[in-house]
Parts: sequence; structure tokens; C-alpha cells
Amino acid sequence: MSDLNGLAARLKVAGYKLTAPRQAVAQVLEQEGLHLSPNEILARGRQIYPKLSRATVYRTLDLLTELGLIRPIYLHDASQRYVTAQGGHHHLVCTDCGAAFEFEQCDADQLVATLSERFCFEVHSHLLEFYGHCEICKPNQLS
Amino acid sequence: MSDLNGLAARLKVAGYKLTAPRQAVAQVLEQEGLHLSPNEILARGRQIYPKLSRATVYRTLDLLTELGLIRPIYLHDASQRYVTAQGGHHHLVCTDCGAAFEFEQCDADQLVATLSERFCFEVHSHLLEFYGHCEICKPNQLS
DNA sequence: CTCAATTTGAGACTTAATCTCAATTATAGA
DNA sequence: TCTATAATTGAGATTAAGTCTCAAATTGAG
Ligand SMILES: [Zn+2]
Ligand SMILES: [Zn+2]
Ligand SMILES: [Zn+2]
Ligand SMILES: [Zn+2]
Repeated sequence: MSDLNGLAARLKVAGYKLTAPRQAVAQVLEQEGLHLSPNEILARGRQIYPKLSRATVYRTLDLLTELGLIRPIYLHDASQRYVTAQGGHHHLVCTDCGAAFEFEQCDADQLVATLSERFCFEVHSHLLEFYGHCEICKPNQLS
Repeated sequence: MSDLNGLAARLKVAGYKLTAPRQAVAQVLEQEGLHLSPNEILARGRQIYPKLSRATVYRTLDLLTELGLIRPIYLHDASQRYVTAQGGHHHLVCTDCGAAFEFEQCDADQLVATLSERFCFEVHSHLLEFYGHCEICKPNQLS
């Protein structure tokens, strides 16, 4: 409840009011963490705070994204999805069937340092996606 | 017109019919190449082939994506955008104001080799995005 | 040419995301 | 504890992206 590293607490520290709807969204993100769409966050959030509205979900996601605490990813379907922003997130995405595989290995530290300096940019996290064809779809291709 | 490396030619090689609408879409992508949304492609394509329909734009983009010739990217706004798929595409994206900076440097070859083997995956291209705050937005942050 | 199979356009439709504004709520300060 | 004020919210309207349908048009093999 009083986890100072929690998303809700971080919102408060950043000067935003600590409201029940925001706490519900934060709790959902912390519990499930992975690849959540705004719709899923809304549904789960309403189990915690039934009056939660779609607009508030989007507003809270925007706030958390601006603070660098969560981050949108894209998995080849219609809606954005969010993950907690800790370091990197990495996928192999099949551009044919849409299958996505996660992997961990990625050494971006060097590049982060270089870019931060060159662009005066403060990097919170990154997304690395490789596009191509998976084992199943590979044989179906003509090219 | 008869560029065998052209997108339209590649469609034909892959066994699809070479139609005027597809040629229009291909031509737009080849001329402008960078960060085009389906809407923009539709508008420009209609300057070449006025009857071009939205559905055909999406259908052609899907075909070209499946063949690995173009690739969707995401720049923190509502719509997907497409780029020609040559190797990698790299951005620094400010999660506050949405500004995006391109950079070239990226050494993914090693990782591509490892992943291809491990997942039996055929990699065509990749997207590397770093999220954080740009020079202008950095001072505005409290956290 | 002819003709079967593919492809297309128009517009209906679905769904994601944004916007509006009156009502509610959090919090600083008395 | 009690206001007062500004921030935040929910409901639903609205906009916009993307998909689907099907009759008509087009391609390209034969
Ligand atoms: Zn696949
Ligand atoms: Zn993932
Ligand atoms: Zn910025
Ligand atoms: Zn770019």
C-alpha cells in the first residue's frame, strides 16, 4: 500500500493527486505488468474501482508514460499495449501470422550512452523488435 | 518502370497480379519512403490513380509487409506508419512531447545471427526505439 | 480473344481513442 | 476539522482508424 516505488506513489511524488481511479490503474499494471491493452486495464481496473472510466485509463496511462514509468509497445494488432518500463523489451514479430516471441538478450548500454550525449536525451527504456518470418510461415513464402 | 527491384515488380514475382492500384501504392512508397501513414499513402496514391480506395491501400500494405518489403513503425501517434524495410530503423522518442529523432548507428548483426538460429526465424529488418525525454522536456520533469 | 480467378471500390461497419463539461474529489491552508 | 480552490473524474458524444462485404471490374493464362 505504501510502496514508495509503486506507480501510484510515484504519481504523487510528481505532484499529481492520489485518487482511487489512478490507484486502480496502477495496481492493475503492477499486478499483471505485461502486454496490457487499455481495454484490459479498464476491465481489470473496474474490479478494483467499479466506476473507473475509459477516459481516466487513457489519461493515467499518458501520465505514467510521460513520467517514464510505463511504456507503449506494439504487437501487430490494433491497439497499443503497455508494459512497465524497466530497461528493454524485445520481440521477434512474424509479419505474416503475427506471432511474437520474447527474448532477453540485448546489449544497448553502449548505444544508450552515446545517444544520450549526442542528443541531450534522457533514455528511460527501449523497444527492440525484429521483423521477419517465423518457422511456420517461412516455407510459405515465394520470395 | 521496369525496375526489377521495385516494389511492384516484387509483387509480381511473388505471384500477385500487377494492377494499377498496386502500382500507385508502390510508387508512393518508393518516392516518399519515410514515415508514411495509410492516409497519406491514400492521398498521394490518388494523385497517381484517382479511383484508389482505402481498402486497397491497406491490402497492398499488408502484402508488402508480409513479403518483408516494407515495415510498420510507430511514432507515438494514433496511426501506423510504413517505411521501406532495409535493415534497421532507429528512433529516440520523447514520451512527453512526442518528438522523434532518427539515428543510424546500431550494431544488430550479432544478435540477428543468434536469434535466427535459436528461434528458426528469418529476420528481414528491425526497429529500435529508445524512450525518454528530450532536451526541451527534460527540465520540466519533477521525477 | 475468352474466361476463371483475382482484385477492386464504395460504403457500411467495428473498434480505438479523444473530447466535453457538469459533478466530484483531493488537498493545502485557515 | 472545515473550507475553498483547483484538479480530476465519469458518461456519453464524437472523431478517426481500420476492417469487412459484395457486386463489378480487371488481369493474365491458355
Ligand atoms: Zn508466422
Ligand atoms: Zn513483450
Ligand atoms: Zn520532448
Ligand atoms: Zn524513422
